[in-house]
This record gives sequence, structure tokens and C-alpha cells, in this order.
Amino acid sequence: MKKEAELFKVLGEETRLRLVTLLAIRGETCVCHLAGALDVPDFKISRHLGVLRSSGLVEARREGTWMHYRLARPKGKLASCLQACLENCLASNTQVKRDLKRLAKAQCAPAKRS
Amino acid sequence: MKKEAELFKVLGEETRLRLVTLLAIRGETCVCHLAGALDVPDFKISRHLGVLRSSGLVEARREGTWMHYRLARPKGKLASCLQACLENCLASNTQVKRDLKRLAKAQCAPAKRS
DNA sequence: CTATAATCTGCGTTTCTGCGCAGATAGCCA
DNA sequence: TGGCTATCTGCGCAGAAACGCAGATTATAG
Repeated sequence: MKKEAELFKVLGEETRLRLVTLLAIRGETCVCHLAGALDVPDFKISRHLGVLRSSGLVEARREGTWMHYRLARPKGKLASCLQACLENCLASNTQVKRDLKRLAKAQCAPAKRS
Repeated sequence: MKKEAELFKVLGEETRLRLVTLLAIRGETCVCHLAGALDVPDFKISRHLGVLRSSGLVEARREGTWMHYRLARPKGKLASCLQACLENCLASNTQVKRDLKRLAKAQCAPAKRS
């Protein structure tokens, strides 16, 4: 049960929830685009992606300097159930729609630490 | 998005996850039976039920000295999706099965503080 | 009113988590 | 090699959350 609770806990943080939702909807995306979309400093995004990654929810692929993150193929019934939840229930969320909009017009090098 | 994350966070604690899962499967149950089923001191159960309650996930009904808790009718798409997840994915969990077994033979006044 | 049972709560303590900053890495190109 | 960009990480701090205990509540029964 510990592992299952861990899954929920990882999703129980707003920034992370926004991240996975975006990845669920838009698919593979690089860190700086995500930082731009969420309007959150890149190091913070990176930390949270690290957490998501070590929970097995997302995977990463390196391409030169860029890191591309995507949802991992769900490991187990609960994980796939939850991924479905994200797509079905959160795609219409106001915040998510805003994030998606920003993501759409994202160029690289946004949201630098001033 | 804050409210949605809050839902996940509330479920992201093992004791609480076990509690809601039990309630999802067995329906309305009183605190002392839950304490017995989980083998966790009653005041701890009570605290977590309080958290679940103020998140809107469970409701309570008083009957004399006893408090009976049950899953609340889900408020919103995400909540009902998550409740479905619990029933579909966690019913077969080892820990949950153990809890159910203990719940089945529960008398009142178990797991007192020594 | 008293005693007892079931449940809840206040409090002090400890543990966990997220944050921001500054610096570290890693890859690319001249 | 040196410089630049994208990303990650170590550290210290501050707030949140869980815990255990003891005592408070609430209700029932005698």
C-alpha cells in the first residue's frame, strides 16, 4: 500500500499535477517549454520532474542540451487508472487550459531567473 | 488546480488511503471497527478521518456514541474518477485484503491505547 | 449525578517537503 | 580551450504534516 499512496502523494502537489497533466495532453516536452508554460522558474520545474521521474510516472530523453520529458507507460493498474483520470478530468481545467495556451506559443529561454 | 491537487494529497498518505479504500469496499463503518481493521490507535484513525472529512471525501453519521463514516457522493468528475480507481485497483491489494479480514471479525473496543 | 464507552482535540515534538539561491554539470559550437 | 545554453543539485530555511499522549467531549445507562 505504501507504493500506491506514494503515487497519490506525488500527484498531490500543484506544480507536479500541472506538469503531468500537460505531459498527458501534449506528450513529450522539454524542460524550458514546461517552465514557460507554467510560468515557474526552471530549477523548480527540474526538481519536480525529478520527483515525478523517480516515482516512475515520467521518463526523460536527452537530446543535446535539452531534456525531453514524457509520461511513462503506466506500471500497474492503478497508475494507468490515474493517467486516465488526468486526461479525462483535468483537460478542461482552467489552469491547464492556460498552461496549454502558453505552451503553444512557447519559444525556448523563457522564465529565466530574472 | 489547487483543489484537485488537494484531493490527491489527501489520498497520498497510507493510513488515509487504507481508510477510504475500506469504506469504498465495505461501506459505512464505525471508527472503532476501522481502528481494529487497520490495527492503528483510535485517535490516529479519528484524526485522519477528520482530514478526509474536511476534504469532502467522506461523511459521518452519529448514532449514539458511535460515529459511522462512509464515502461521500463524489463532488465532481475527478472525485468520482478517483473513487472508481480505489474500488477497481485497490480491492485486490494484499494490505487491503488483510484489513478487510480483520474488519470482518471486528467486535467493538479493539486496539485501545494499551 | 456518576460511571463508562466511543470519539475527538490541544499541545509539544519530530519529520517531511518545497523553496530560492548560487553554483555545478553537460552538451554544443567557434 | 573558452563561452554559452539548458538543466540539475547542495544547502539552509521555513512552513506543513504526522505522531503520541493526556485530557476533553458527547452520549448512554444505572
